[in-house]
Amino acid sequence: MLQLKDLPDSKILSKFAKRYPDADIERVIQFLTLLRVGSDLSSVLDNFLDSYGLLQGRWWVLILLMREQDLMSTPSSLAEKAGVSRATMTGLIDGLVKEALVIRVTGVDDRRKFHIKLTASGQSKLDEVMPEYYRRVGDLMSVLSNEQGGLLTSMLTKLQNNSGVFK
Amino acid sequence: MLQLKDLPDSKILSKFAKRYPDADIERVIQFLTLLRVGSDLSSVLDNFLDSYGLLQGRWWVLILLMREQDLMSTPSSLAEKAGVSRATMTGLIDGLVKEALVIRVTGVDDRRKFHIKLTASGQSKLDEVMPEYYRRVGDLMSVLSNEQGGLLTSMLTKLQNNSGVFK
DNA sequence: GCATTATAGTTAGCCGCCTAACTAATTGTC
DNA sequence: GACAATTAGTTAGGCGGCTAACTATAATGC
Repeated sequence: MLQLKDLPDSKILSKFAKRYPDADIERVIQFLTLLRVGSDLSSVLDNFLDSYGLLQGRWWVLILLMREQDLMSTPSSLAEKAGVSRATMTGLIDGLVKEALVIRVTGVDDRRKFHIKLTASGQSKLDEVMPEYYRRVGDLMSVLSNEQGGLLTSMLTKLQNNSGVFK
Repeated sequence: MLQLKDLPDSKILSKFAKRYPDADIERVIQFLTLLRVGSDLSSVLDNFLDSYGLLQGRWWVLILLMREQDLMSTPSSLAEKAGVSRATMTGLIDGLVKEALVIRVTGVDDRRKFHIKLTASGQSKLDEVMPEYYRRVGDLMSVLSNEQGGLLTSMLTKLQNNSGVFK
């Protein structure tokens, strides 16, 4: 995604302000900062996962499987929970199967379905990645107090609930 | 990007907490919420721009050009300011040229360079999009008070400055 | 002043995501 | 019980990013 590296200076802002007088510059900066930081942190996470041979999509599938009692789920359900299309999930699972981190088990009850199951290797991979992931998330977020962190989440949730104004 | 639709419930969390006792769940939820809201708002912005026949990348190029005194810049400079590769910028400019929103002007001083210039159509397109964009950003952010908005930005900036811990 | 190095831009090919169209299996309806 | 509608998963093709390799021009250094 676009990195939005370059927020405008005051001279540029006044040019825009003249042409578009209704703009509330403070709000725009807040909005762009949110997009930029979200995007930057996402790519930082990608880099981290890449050093374990994973990417966000595949990693998230492993986590979703670990959440299940029997370590199994179906492609459709995984797609919905991960927020990607079924077609994309097919690709993610293909990759994970190739690396033997999950297996496809043909369904007995409904032969349209597969069950995707986390393998021992898949669990090992998570056991390798997750402690380090949690440690780093902890480090990252430690610049905010617990109270600030809670406030951040509540503000973000408010914004998300209000995102309909853009549609 | 991954939508992370599904944050875990307490039963699942306790399973993860047992296996990965060092995890600070609150912080993880804050982190994931930030990624998710950033990603959601970005796709909401994409949808908005799409209704004007634009996408984030191309729209951002137009804005960067409008910032310039003479409405001109070079592909390299645009790429750097937009935070994309030069190769990507070539594609963005190709698209904008095709729609006559910008033109390529061959450089006289340095014949390796092009100058990319915003056309009258390009300016019109911005004049069409930007007021509505500003209005909606204002609406979106209005759920936060001015004070909260400032706090949000300062927290996000802190996190961004601390993102090195993940590398 | 010629060879080396650096810079600007494009092209080629990869990746992850998407939608639309397709196959196979199940469910529902008369 | 046959046929229509629905559902699960895959495949095909498109799009916007990326890196690496390439061409053309400019700058540097002996």
